Amino acid sequence: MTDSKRPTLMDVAQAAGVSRALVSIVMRDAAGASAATRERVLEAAAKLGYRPDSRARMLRSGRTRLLGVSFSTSHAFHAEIVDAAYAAAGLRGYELALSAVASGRSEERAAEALLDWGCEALILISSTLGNETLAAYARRVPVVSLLREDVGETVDSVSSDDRAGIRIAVEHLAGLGHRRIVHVDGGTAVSADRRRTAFREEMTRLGLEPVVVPGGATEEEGILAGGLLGASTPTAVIAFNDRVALGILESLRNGGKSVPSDMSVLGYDNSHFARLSYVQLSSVSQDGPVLAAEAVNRAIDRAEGTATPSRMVGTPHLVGRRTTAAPGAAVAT
Amino acid sequence: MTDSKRPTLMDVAQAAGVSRALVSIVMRDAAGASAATRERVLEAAAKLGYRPDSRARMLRSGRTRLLGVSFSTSHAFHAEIVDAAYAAAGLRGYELALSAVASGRSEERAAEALLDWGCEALILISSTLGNETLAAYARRVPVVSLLREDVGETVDSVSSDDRAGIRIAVEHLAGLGHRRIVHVDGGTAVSADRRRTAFREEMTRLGLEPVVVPGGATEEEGILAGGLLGASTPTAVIAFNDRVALGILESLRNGGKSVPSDMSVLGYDNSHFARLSYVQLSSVSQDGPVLAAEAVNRAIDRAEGTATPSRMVGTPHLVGRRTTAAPGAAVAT
DNA sequence: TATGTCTACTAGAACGATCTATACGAACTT
DNA sequence: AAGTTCGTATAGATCGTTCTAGTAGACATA
Repeated sequence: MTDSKRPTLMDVAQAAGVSRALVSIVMRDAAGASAATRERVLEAAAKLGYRPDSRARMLRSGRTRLLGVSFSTSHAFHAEIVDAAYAAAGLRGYELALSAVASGRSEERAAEALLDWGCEALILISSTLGNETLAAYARRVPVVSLLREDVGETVDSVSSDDRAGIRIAVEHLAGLGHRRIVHVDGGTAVSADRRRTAFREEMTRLGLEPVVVPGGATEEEGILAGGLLGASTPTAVIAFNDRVALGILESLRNGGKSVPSDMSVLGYDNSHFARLSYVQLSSVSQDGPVLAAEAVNRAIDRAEGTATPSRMVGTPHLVGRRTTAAPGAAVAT
Repeated sequence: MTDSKRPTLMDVAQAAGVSRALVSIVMRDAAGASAATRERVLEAAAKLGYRPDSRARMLRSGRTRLLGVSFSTSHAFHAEIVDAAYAAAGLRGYELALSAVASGRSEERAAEALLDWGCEALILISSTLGNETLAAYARRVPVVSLLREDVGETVDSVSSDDRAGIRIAVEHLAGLGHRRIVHVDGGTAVSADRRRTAFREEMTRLGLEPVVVPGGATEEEGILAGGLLGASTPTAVIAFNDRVALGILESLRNGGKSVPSDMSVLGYDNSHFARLSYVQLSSVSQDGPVLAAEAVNRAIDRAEGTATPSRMVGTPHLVGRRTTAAPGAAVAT
C-alpha cells in the first residue's frame, strides 16, 4: 500500500534535468545555483514529494544538528522541560532526539540510543548515572546534566541552587512571623540531602530549631508525613516538592486544620498543578523551562566547540499563593 | 576534549586482522564466522569501544527497526502510553523514536521529523491531524492512530469503545440506584462528542432523563461545572475525564457536599492520580498501556508487510473506588 | 583424479546524501 | 588576443555500514 521507495536526490535531479550535486545545493540552500534553476529544482522536488533522508545527510556531513535528551516518563515535570528544550533548540536550528527512561529501560540504555543516533550532545534530565558513566559519555560527546549537580569535571551542569531555594523558603515563612517551621524531606530523592541540610543550616542561622520529618517525592508520602506533623506543633511546613505538599494539604484537611490559618504549607517546583485555582499552592520555583533553555544553549555551544565544560546554578524564586500567610491569619476567601 | 572520531568497522577489522565484512557479520551475529574469529573480533571491538553507527546501518540495510511515536508534552497520560510502547517494541526487537508536539511545534512537524528519520511505521497518540494529512503519511509508511478513530481507510486505528465506556458508567450508577445522573462533557476535546451522545442514548434507553452540563478537559473546568450541577439536583455525575472529576470533587467539597453520600462522582481514564489514596476516584479505565502495546504490534505487523490496515476497538472497564456508592449511603471511612 | 559441497572469509558495489575538485562559458582585464 | 575572474554546473570520491558474488581451502564422493 505504501510507496515502496521514497524519492531520492537522483529522482529529483532527473525530473529537473540537472545533476544530483546541484539538487543538493538547492536543498541545503547553499551558494552555487542560479535563481532560475533553483526554482525549477524546488518545483520538481515538491512535485515528487521529496524529503532529504536525514540519515544519509548525517552520515556524509558528520553534522547531525541533533541534541539528545533523556527524560523520564514517570516525572511529570520533565514534560515541561522537554517542551522548553524544543523551543530553545529550534531557535538555533537544532532538532531534539528524545529517549525516555521507562519501566524496563535504564538510563544507560536511553543514553546509548542517543549516542548511536549520532547526537552532537547529550542533555540528561535529573540523571542518576554514576560519575564514571557520565565521564565515559563525555569522552564521546559533550554532556550537559540538567537539575543534577556534582557531576565531575568533564560534564556540564545546569541546576538550581537548592540552598538558595530553601533559604528563600525559610525567610519567607520567618518573615511572616513563623517560628516553628518543619521540613518534610524528600527521602532518597535526588536533591533531598542538599535541601535537608540547607534547611538545618538556615534555621539555625535564624536561631530557630530545625525539625525534619521524613517524607518522599509523592502525595502518598505527603499524607503520611502530614500525620507526623502534630508532634512538634509547627505553624508552617516546607515540603520537598509540590506533590508532597499536596499530600500534606490533604492530610491537614482530613484532620480538620485549615490552611493557611492553622498551618502554612510551602511547596517546591511550582509545578503545573500548584497553579490550579483550587490548589493555589505557594511554591519555590526552579524555573525549569529557563534552565532547560540554558542547558540547550550550553550543549550547542559545547558541540560547536566554542565552550568548555562549565556549571551554571540558577537562583530559584518564591511564588506566593494562598497556602502561606502569617500564623493565625484569617482564612483567605 | 571529546574523541574527535568514533571507531568504525574498519578500525575493528584492522585491530582483529580481518576484513570489514567479517566484522559486520560478527556484529550482526549472522552466520559465516568461526567461533574463534568471532571471539577475537568481539574482543577487539570491546577494546576499542566500538558501537555500530546506526545511521550508516539504516542507510544501507533499508531496515531501521524504528517505530516513530508522536506524543504531546501537555497530556500527562501520554507518558504512561509511551512507557508501555517501549516495553512492547522491545519485545519484538524494535526501538522507538519519539517526537513531541510541544508549544511551538505542530503535530505535522513532529510526524515529519519521524518520517525523515526513516521510521518504518508511525504511531500517533490522540492525533488531531486531518484525514488527508494522515492519508498522505500513510502513503509513505504504515500509520497507526492511537485513541483517535474515524481516521480513513488507509490508516490503522487502535481506540477505546467510548460508547461501551459510557454504557458501563451509566449502568454502574443506575445499578447503584441512581436516577438523576448528569454528564459533565468534554467540550471540544477529541472524543467528547462521542461520549456525550452515547450518554444521551444510554440514559434514554434506561428511561432516564439525560442531563448534560458543559465541561472541558481540566480541573478548572470541572470546578466551574461543579457549580452548575445543583440546578438538576442530581445524585451522580459522570465526568468527561479524571481531571474534570477532580475539579468537580473540589467544587462539591467547597459546597459542603460529601462524596459519595450526597453525590457519586465517576471519572474516565483511570489516570495515575485517580489511584492516589486520598482521591480514590472511581473511574472508567481505557487500559491505555494495553492499547499502546496493541498499537505497537499493529505497527510492526504492518511494517513487516504481514497485515493490512485494520481498526481495533478495546473495551473499557470500570474501576470502582470510593467516590461512587448508592445514593444516600453512609460515608465510607 | 576430477568433481562437488561445505565452511570461512573477502573484495567491491551499493545506500543517499555531501564535498572537493574541476570544467565551461561569459564577462572583464590588460 | 590572451589571460583572469566569476558564476553556474557536474563528476566522482566519500561517510560507515550491509550485501552480493565470489575465492580458497578442506573434505567427501564418484
